[in-house]
Amino acid sequence: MATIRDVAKKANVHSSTVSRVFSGNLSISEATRERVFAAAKELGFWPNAIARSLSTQRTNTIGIVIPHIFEGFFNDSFFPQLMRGMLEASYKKGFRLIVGGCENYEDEIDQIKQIMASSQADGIIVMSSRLDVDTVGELQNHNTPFVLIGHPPSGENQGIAWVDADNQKATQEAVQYLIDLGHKKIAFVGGDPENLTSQEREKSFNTTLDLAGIPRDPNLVHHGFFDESGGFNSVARMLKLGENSPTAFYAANDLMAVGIIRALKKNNIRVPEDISVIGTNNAPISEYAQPAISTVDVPYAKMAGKAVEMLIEKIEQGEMSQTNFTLECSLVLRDSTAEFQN
Amino acid sequence: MATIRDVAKKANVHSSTVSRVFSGNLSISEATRERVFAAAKELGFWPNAIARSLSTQRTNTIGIVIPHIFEGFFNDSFFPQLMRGMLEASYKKGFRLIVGGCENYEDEIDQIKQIMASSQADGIIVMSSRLDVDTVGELQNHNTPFVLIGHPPSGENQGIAWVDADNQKATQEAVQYLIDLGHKKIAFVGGDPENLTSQEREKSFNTTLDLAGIPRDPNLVHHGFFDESGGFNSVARMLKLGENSPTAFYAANDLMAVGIIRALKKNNIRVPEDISVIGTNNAPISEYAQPAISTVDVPYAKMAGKAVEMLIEKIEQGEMSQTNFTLECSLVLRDSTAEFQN
DNA sequence: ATTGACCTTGCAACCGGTTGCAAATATAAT
DNA sequence: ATTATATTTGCAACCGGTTGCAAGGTCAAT
Repeated sequence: MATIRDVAKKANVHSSTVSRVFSGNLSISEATRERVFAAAKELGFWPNAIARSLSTQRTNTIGIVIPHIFEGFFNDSFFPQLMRGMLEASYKKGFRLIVGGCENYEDEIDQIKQIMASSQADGIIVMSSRLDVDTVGELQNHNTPFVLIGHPPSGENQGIAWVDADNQKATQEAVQYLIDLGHKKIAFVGGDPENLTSQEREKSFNTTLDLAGIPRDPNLVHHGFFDESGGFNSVARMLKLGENSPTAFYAANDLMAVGIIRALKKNNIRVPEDISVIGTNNAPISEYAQPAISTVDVPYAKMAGKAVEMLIEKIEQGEMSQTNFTLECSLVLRDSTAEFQN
Repeated sequence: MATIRDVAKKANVHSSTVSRVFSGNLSISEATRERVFAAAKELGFWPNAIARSLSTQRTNTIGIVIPHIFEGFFNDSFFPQLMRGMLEASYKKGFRLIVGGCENYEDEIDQIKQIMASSQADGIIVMSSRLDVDTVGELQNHNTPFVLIGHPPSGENQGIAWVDADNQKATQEAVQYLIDLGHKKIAFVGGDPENLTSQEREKSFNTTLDLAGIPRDPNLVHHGFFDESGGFNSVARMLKLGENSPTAFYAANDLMAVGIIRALKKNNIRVPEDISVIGTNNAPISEYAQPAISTVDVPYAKMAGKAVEMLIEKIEQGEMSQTNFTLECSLVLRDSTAEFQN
């Protein structure tokens, strides 16, 4: 590859002039500019991004770490929508994404730290929904800005930037909707109980019941994998509860809702006539499943886009005009929910 | 951030010694190594990846360009599986992905060239399924290795590395399966006709009919968007054909198959009793749609992983032991296909 | 004590850009 | 023509690592 000095020699100028031409510096005469471009074209020159990054201390890159080990992650809409939002927002600003895999939670944090420490990205999106205060503190010790997708852990949250969906409200709406349909025995099928989003939803689930004067029943709470089997498995246990078994399910994602529906069908229980099911995420499956699944649309693409915009603002302006955003979800009513028939 | 020279000063050694310690160079005494590590730890030092890349001419990064503009892309399984495969394979080798967006075909090529020219990645996965010979030629002029996901365009293919699914065989199996069920009027619902994979499948579709002695009917061929509406729209036209209307559909992806089924249902046509439908990609929806859709499983994750492995082999060893791979697909039979009832 | 082999470390150039400062040149004002 | 000012360009240091070569040191063999 030709370097800036090769071009300089050919165009009879100093390498700094070539640099200025290619970085759009104004103080270059038209004649010189043309001469440099001609030489560059002839040599097939394009500025080396790495060298430029070393010099400017800017990579024009946003980092993200993905748990590639977890297949379910790629079957839900969460990951693809997140990528879409990040890509779109970074593209618009001339940034690219640097994405690394990871095998588990500790590894995720390790990888993030490594990207930060090695200055591979100008900013990082942190998706982990299992962060604790100490870990966030460690991340803050680096000087790479980051934005959380999701809430920061409770505790010292000073200066932590984040974007989250209004899970509390979304869950409340979904559960209230079931309550309004006459349901009283409502099951909560969550994912990883250490997942902060899961926790937030469970909490909101509980308070919504409380407010409606419906007693909480620990038997109606289940935690499983965030996939179809997770939903499926929750049903067997619940159905054993006899007259205390649920008449409606609220699931942490749509794949779980699908699993629940499959399990119910297998037990000759009709959805929604006998039991209502409501999912989360508005994944493509939810629309095409039978029955089409009522669900909560979570604006992942928008959240991720917002997070990237915040990072780039910080990178380019030195600070964010606003450090956190809560985006609204919306209830998508389809055919898996119906009035409680007694 | 502390640099290698800061550490050197603190540990009373030369910066090159620090460099050697951190790059795993053997010729460092245990005592020095420990002294350097101690100093590094104290200063919170981690080698700067950019500086290292500039020096070693290696980024440990694989590039890929994604058309973020096309939403359907993120609802299908193609993209997520591709990412999964790439992430897993690169993670294993200590590589990360650098991914950029693009808005259309020309832009895709531009972005790829830019990544190559600016040395931002050691290798690139090229997904474009609309490549022409000239474009591939241009890519070959750069010295960044690349691997195509999909076949190279016909023409001069010397030295082009690629990984593809055996679309010809997969399509043949799917169509033959329909034929074996007694279907004779089989519709082909493809995506972008400029898409090489689409073309390959259509060709295989045709020759399979030919071999079975079934006359081709141009009315039974439709090209639409790779999404649900693409499938949906194909049906209206086909049903107007009266007694020449199809008794089976072969769709280029599962979202299209879903659209086809929806359109058929809307016309009170039963699937599979009245009309059979077979999709492609084995996306999550295909499993959970009603009826569950028979489809062709295409091993995208495996293909992408293979492509990354090939690239890394080239990057690390200087050449690929094998420059192309064709991976097998498999027919996944579910409930959207049945014997032709006359 | 001397020689040679080997191990460890330092020196300095290099990777390919950027940028503050000063010099050179062009343009305007007097 | 002269001086002041603005524009364009060159110089050289710098970003933070790596690495070939040589020097210094250690140790064993002679």
